[in-house]
Amino acid sequence: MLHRKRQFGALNSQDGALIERIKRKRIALAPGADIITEGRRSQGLYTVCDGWALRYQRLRTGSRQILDVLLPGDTVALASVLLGPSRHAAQAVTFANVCMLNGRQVVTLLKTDPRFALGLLRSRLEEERRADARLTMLGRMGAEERIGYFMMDIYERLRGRGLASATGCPFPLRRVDLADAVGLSKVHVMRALRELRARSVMEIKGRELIIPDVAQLVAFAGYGTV
Amino acid sequence: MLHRKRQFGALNSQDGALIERIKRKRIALAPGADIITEGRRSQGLYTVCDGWALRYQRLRTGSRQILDVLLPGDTVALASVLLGPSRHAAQAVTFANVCMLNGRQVVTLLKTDPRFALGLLRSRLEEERRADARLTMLGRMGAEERIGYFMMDIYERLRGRGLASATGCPFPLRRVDLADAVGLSKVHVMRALRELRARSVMEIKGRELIIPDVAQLVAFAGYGTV
DNA sequence: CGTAATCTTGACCAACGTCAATGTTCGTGG
DNA sequence: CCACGAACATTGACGTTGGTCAAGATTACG
Repeated sequence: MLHRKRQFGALNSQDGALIERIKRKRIALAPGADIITEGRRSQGLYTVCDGWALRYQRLRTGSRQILDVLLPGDTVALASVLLGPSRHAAQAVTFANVCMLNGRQVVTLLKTDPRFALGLLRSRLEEERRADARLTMLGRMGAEERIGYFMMDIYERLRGRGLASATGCPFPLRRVDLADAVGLSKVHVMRALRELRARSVMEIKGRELIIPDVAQLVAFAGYGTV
Repeated sequence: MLHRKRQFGALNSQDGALIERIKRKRIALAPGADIITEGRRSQGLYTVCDGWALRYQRLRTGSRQILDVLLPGDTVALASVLLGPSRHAAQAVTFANVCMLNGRQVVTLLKTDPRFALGLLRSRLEEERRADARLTMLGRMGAEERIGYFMMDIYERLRGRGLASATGCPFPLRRVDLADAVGLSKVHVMRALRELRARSVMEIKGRELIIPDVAQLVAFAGYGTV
């Protein structure tokens, strides 16, 4: 599978590498279950096998900023493995299975296998690009554009992994999650969604995202052009 | 020098490594000069030696989001070297000197020297933490807090490099730059600055940032607590 | 010394947040 | 299968924050 290889590239043996020998643990999670906790060092490096998870921070005021949505194939907690106590939390949104690679062994492998290190570096740099785009979205876009952009990002990532159809994808996040991701209040998210639906740009129905015309949403949100 | 070593760690020979042999080019820049351009592949990996630079994106609407401030010791354009055409631009704010490492040679070294790759990975992960914090700041903080946080981030980074005093540091950015960094309009930045000065939390005077009481600013902006 | 860039402010307007009430969905126990 | 409660979704009314416009003051620099 091509995208599977690209997606998991960093964590797969390209040609029978040592990574196969790292100790793994498969963990099943219920919605709301923690993967990593703010302030605690992570036991290892996690990969989401299926289901959705969130990476987020909580402020003194109690409000929450969702830093990223973790989809199947995404990894989390590398920073904590290499740098110490995590600055963010991560928890499952849906029922999910994650795979844990032993932290110490990951570090050892990083020190000896440049291919592994380079793979992880590449995937971090791709994430960095997405993070830059999110920053721009929060700093410089209006409510409807933000939501449109956020949705396109998720849709495209799912599509690259064969988890989306031509006109939509699953969308298990709640309105509050969406609000905390795009930096708006829940009520204002509602207003924006209503407007987006009225203009038939996109719509959330049940736990599904519906995009009648992907090109239109891309244009609307400036996706890819940022 | 301890922090110098930590700062430049990724790009320094820890024990006589191969990096010394990479071709370097020293480049002097005037304010406003481009380091990298959006859409173009970078020639190499840049390190700021002295002076300030900005990493930013421009939107269709013409507005600009500053993604990060590059201070002496920071590197830029690794993503472009490894992944292709840059998604952001970077340009000097002050007169600056940057050092360029040949891109192809950096890639080669990455493939052969795990220590080098791991060093860069670590520094990317530290940047990731700062990026997370910036996202939270844009998504969930009010104007004055944002500015306070932004200033503390710069102040602390400069201090770690011996470039700040106990009560302040240089601050060559314009009001517009500040606005584009924290996601506000220039006028509103003015309002917030006036308020911050009135409460004697911080003040910009000339091209200097003055922080009468660092602990107070830290508390005010929730710096470190996010 | 003059011009352009930057800074600063007031007045007004739009976007977004908060509060509160009502409807809807979904899981659970009977 | 139904009843019920809890969590979630939706909307209106209203308050606050931040954006826009425009004008005058200040600074930087040739």
